[in-house]
Parts: sequence; structure tokens; C-alpha cells
Amino acid sequence: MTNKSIKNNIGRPKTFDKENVVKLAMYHFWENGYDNTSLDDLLLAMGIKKSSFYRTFKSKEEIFSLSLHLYREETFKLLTNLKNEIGAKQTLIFLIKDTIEQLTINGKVKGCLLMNSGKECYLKYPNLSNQIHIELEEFTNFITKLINEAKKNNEITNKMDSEKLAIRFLTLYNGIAMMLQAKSDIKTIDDLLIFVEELIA
Amino acid sequence: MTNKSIKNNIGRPKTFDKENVVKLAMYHFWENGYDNTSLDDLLLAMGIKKSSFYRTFKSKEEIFSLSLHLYREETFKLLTNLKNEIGAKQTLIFLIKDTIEQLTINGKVKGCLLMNSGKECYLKYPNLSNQIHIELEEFTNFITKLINEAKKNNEITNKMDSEKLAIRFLTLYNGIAMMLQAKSDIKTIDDLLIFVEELIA
DNA sequence: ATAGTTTTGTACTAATTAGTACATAAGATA
DNA sequence: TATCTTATGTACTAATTAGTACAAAACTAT
Repeated sequence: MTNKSIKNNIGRPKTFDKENVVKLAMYHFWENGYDNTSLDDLLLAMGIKKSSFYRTFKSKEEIFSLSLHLYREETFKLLTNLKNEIGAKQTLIFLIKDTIEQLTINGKVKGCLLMNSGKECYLKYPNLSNQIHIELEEFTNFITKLINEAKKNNEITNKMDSEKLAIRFLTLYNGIAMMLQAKSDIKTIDDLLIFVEELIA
Repeated sequence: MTNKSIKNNIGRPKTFDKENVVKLAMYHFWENGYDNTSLDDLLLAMGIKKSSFYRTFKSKEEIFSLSLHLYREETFKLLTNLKNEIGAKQTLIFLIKDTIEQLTINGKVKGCLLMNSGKECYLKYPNLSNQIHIELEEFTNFITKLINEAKKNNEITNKMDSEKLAIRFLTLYNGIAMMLQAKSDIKTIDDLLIFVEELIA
């Protein structure tokens, strides 16, 4: 048993749960990006005061780092559950459909936090870039595994190497998110879903 | 003849050319994005002082707007020249090859300024977003025309509707740029070029 | 109740941001 | 040479940024 897990009753009690406020921060970063989120925005989203924040976290960069990690964990959980419900291939299709639906429902597309952050942080925040590199590697592996499983279950008949297929899929996924953000009036959105379906046919 | 074109010799002469410094600003925005470029960065890149800047331009937003427009004009010129030299299809291929080569040569990928800015500005700078929408519409039309010309010359045999094909191409183009930025160690970069070549075969 | 401990609220700091004010420099014209 | 005009250089401003300092609050243990 580590020190951390010993319950501490001494002193004024915390009014928030650390894991919970990291999740709130993660959602805020996901919607707004890193630089575009000021500390005040963050504190408002987390519902805590500055002093509590700096007592719990080292810096804005640290909570972003924690958010990135949590994002991957949560995404893995979501996709794993989805895979068990609707199968591997439909889980991949879901990622695309969901992105497109976000536009019509909320009027904004969030895309993948890891990819967005990779673009935002590269050349500017080396430490974050390194972490994102690692998280994205695991993300790619996860997609590759999904494709392998879909192949095994004959949901996908495309014989292409699974990792290549995964990279092609992620490229399309990112391209679609980017297109929807930059040019929300695309006349052929539905065709982009077909494009993906043809890839993982 | 407008007032603007009458040469004005009165007063202290300007030490810079407006069109030229807009081009310098454009390149800087292209490499660094809008928010990530401070006015001081900009002045350094343009080689002029703050007073000269604000005498010539209304604001940071205005020179960014001018940069976006110039970017489209310059890109159209480049692609038109290239088309006359190597043909429409190879011009499209060039866009992808060039993006991939940027990574190996400079270690950084700029992508398309209009798309990058669309992503950066949407929901945050409505005026810029509107302009980007319009510029991107013209950009898409330009790519559609390239595809039509390539079809006419039998460089492309894919019978798919040219606009759909253009959107698919741009989606891949953006996806590739994004992937290279977020995850520069992709093992299957070459396969992404093949992916594009298969699309516009 | 009082002392000890930890959290919270508020006020501050130093740096950076876009943009402004104003005196001075550099030319043309008379 | 004196004057008019426009451009430039420097110093400022007000807002915002991430992060700090410190007193007051809220709990446990004695």
C-alpha cells in the first residue's frame, strides 16, 4: 500500500475530486485546444479556484498532459465497449459517422484531441509533443487491432496490411474532421463516409 | 485612373513596398499560424516598425486577411504554371509529394494555409471564417477544374463526379498534412502517396 | 476549547499582448 | 531657407497571461 492510498482526514477537506476535474479540463481542452484555453477558462470549467488548482497540479501544461492521457484511456474504453456491442468494423464507421453528426447536431466538430494537439504542439511544446507521439502510437496500434479483428470476423475483406490500412483510416478520419471545420458547407459529406466504407470494405 | 494610382512624392518616402511586406507576413503566418504569431514576430518578419505597420494596415486581423487572399492568388499562379509544365494530374500529385518532402527536408509540414486557418479561426474569428469559406470554395473549384482537365486528357480515368473527387482529394491532402504534423514517424508515408494515386488514377 | 494541518479565497506580480501618442526625420514645394 | 507633408522611432497604455503569496476557513486530534 502506497502513501497515496492512505486516507488522510487531517485538515480542511477538499471540495473536489481530482480525477473528476481532470475530466472536466479534458473536455474543455478537447473543445477549445490548449493555447486557446486560458487558465481562467480552465478554472471556470473545472469549478475550482486558482489556489486549489496550483496545490493539485504543477502547471497548465501538466493538466493538459494528464488530459491527453485520460483522453486516450477514455477513448479506448469507449471503443472497446462499442466493439463488443456492434463489432470492430462498425466501431470504425462510428468514429466517422459521429464526427459528421457532430457538425449537424452541435455545429462544431472536435476531431481527435490527440491529433489536434499534435498539430498544435509540434515545434512549440517539445515535452507535450513527445507524449503525444507515444499516445498516438498506442492509438494507431489500437486501430490496427480493430482492423485485424474485423478481418478475422470477415467484416473486412480488404487484404491490405492492417497497419497501412489503419494509417489510411486515420488519415481519412483527420482529413474529414479538418474539412468539416474549415469548410462546413461541403456538398459531398456523405461521399466522404462512402470513401471510408470503401477503404475498410 | 483612381486616386490610388497617382504617384505621391510629397513627404518622407516609404522605406518598404506594401505588397512585398504582405508576402513576408503571409509566409510567416503560413509557418506559424495566426494566434501563434505575435505582432512583434510579424514586424520582425516584415522588417518594419510598429508605426509604419499601423499607418499601412488597420490591424493584425487585416494583414492576416490580406495574407489569406494573397496565399490563394499565389497558389493559383503556382499550380497553373505547374499544370502547363507537367500536366493537371501530376500537379495534384505534386501537392502531396511536396507536403511529404517538406517533412524530410525542413522537418516541418506547413500544409494549406487556408485549411489551417479555417481550423484555427472557426468559432473564434467570424469575419476571417467567412472569408476563408469563400477562398476555400474557389480553391475547391480550382482543384475540380484540374481534375476535369486531367480527365479530358485521359490522365485520370476514374469516372467519379469531379467535385466529389476534388473533395476526396482535399480530404486526403489535409489528412496527410495533419498526420505528418502530429505523428512524423509514420512508417507507411509512401503508402499515403499511393492512396492518393489510386484515387486519381 | 485550542493547537495543528490542509484547503480555499483574494490580492498581487511580472511578462506579454495589440494598439496609440507624439516627437522627430526626410523628403517636396515655394 | 522655411514650410508643408508624410513616414519613422520610441515610449506609452490597458488588457490579459501564467503563476505566487498569504491570510482566513474548515477540518482532526488532544
